[in-house]
Amino acid sequence: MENRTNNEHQTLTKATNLDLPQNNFPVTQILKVIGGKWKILLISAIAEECPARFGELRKKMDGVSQAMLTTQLRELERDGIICRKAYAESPPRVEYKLTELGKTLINVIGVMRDWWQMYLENQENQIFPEVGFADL
Amino acid sequence: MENRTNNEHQTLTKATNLDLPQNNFPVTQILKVIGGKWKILLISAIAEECPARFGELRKKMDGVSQAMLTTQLRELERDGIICRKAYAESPPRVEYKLTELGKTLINVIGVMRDWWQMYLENQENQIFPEVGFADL
DNA sequence: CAGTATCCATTCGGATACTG
DNA sequence: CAGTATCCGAATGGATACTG
Repeated sequence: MENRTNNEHQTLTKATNLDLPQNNFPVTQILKVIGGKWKILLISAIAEECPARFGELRKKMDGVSQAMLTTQLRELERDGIICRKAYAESPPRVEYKLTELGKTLINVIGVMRDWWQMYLENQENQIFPEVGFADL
Repeated sequence: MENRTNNEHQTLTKATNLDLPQNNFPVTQILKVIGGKWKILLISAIAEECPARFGELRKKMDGVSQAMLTTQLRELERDGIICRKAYAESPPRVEYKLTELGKTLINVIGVMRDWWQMYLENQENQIFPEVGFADL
């Protein structure tokens, strides 16, 4: 995610909408860091088992391709959430850890997970009963 | 997003991966509810001004097309986050409000926003200094 | 083992035109 | 005013083959 705030005058054939004001809202931005399909899963997995190896992560994700896993890990590394250390051995070994910054995400993910749990329970038990518009 | 938990035997020409286990992780699911490009923005906007009208929301989003706005609002409604009331007037008027369930999202969004703020400050001031892998 | 490179399918976001 | 219908390009996700 390069800085794209100063290229309003880019010469692309079609406006790419990258510079529209709404793209600067925090909520839009944070989803670029943690919004990848596997990223929150990866962060959680690395938090659980730290350091984590590439192969272990792949098994835990169960379904992700090598290419996707590499892409997502590289983006997390670029954004300062995880760090990567490759050992020059044979066979090669690569370990991933959360950075201090990355560790602060655990709480955020926990809040999201808790909300989802509540959401599911509400679907079953109607903690928040359905109410008409006028009652809200 | 219809209920797709019971269609493992769907007859699509190619497996759609909708039923893979990882799709049942909470973190993957919650992003389906709040992960749309405009959804968190919409929730925040409706929370600020409640009820909110379609036209007002469109102005605030500044850049979203009518079609997208409608889609996102419909999905939020379907997922129980907002409710919609259309007044049979001319010209027509439609108002949106957060449901009680939707209001519980405000805190979640706040946590995400706070984290992003911290993330930006860290990029500028290095609250969390860069450290080597061995130090983590 | 832990990747890259390449290609393909699907999904998402958006532009435009039309409507009650 | 607040939509719906249709079409399209971009972005995302994934399968497969190859590599140090």
